[in-house]
Amino acid sequence: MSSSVCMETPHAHGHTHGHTHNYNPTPGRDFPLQIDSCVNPVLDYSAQMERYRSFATFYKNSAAAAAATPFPQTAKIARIATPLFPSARLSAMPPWPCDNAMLWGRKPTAVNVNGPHTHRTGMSRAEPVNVHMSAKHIPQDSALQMGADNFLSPLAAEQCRGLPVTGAECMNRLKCPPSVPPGGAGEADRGGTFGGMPPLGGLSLPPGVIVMTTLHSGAGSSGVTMSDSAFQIANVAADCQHSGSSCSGSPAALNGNANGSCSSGSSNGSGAAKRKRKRCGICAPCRRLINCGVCSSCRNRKTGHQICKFRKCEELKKKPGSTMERAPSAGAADTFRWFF
DNA sequence: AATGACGTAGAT
DNA sequence: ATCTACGTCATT
Repeated sequence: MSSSVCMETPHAHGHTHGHTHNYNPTPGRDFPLQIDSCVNPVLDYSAQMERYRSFATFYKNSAAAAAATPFPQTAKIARIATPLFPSARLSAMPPWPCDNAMLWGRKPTAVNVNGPHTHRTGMSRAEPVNVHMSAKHIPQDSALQMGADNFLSPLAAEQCRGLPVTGAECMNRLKCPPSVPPGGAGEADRGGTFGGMPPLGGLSLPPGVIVMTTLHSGAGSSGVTMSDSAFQIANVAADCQHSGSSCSGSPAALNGNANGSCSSGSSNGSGAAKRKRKRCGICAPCRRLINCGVCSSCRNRKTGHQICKFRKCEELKKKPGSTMERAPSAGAADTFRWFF
């Protein structure tokens, strides 16, 4: 299978491009391209999208030969997902079983991230999918197309569908060690990682996926730790805000004792109108960026009005009065623990 | 206990 | 106005 080759050199498919890559191929090494692309993801965005499309097209076409598919999971996923995702029938590749609308276009819920987010305006309520690019850099049509032809779908679907798999674990499996030489990761390890995928630095993933993978990356992962840090910083800011904001009507005060640690209690008969608690923003479910798309909450979103079960904040799962009050610094400590 | 449905707070 | 999702209650 030449998937690795295709992944590394999509131009080998023979189609022409109207753009030029900022890329001087180094003999025997394609990695500089990835570094280069990573460094300048926004400027080269259209080029990247073109690459994504070529990948998607390639896999889409390859699916025709699904009999000898190198992705045995594809059929399985298709079987499972088809009733829920009719588009899977069309593309022979199941779409990402997550809320792609949310993933690509919709805005995020207000987590406790009230800190100085760089893209506060651009991202606004959009899921903090891509820390590098604001929403305005993501053409909607392209986004939708990627959603339909998402070449990551089979594995992503499988990984995300596994309920015991936390968001972090799920996304970690999408990582491809930067040290893996291009093309060196063949079919062998495709089960656990995207063997055909270039290292993350290559940005050869949909923009959102890049960040999602790095968000949950371990501290040791090299490459794009900046995005990781950026997100964590946002959380730090958020945590600092609602920890240090005392109890004077700031969002912290609204969090009840689960987060804000200043309320007198859940069942505060103190007459204070019951305020909605907010997601802590730091627990694993909170850090998960995409909806599973298959849980009851996702399926019943219209009537259920509930967040994806796997994104439900751990703190909010607890009864408001059942948790020990979290010291304001504890959250920060947790946050910083991710750094090191 | 789990789930579904609904009202509505909060954000944009 | 619209959207997300928390809180609550009824049902299973």
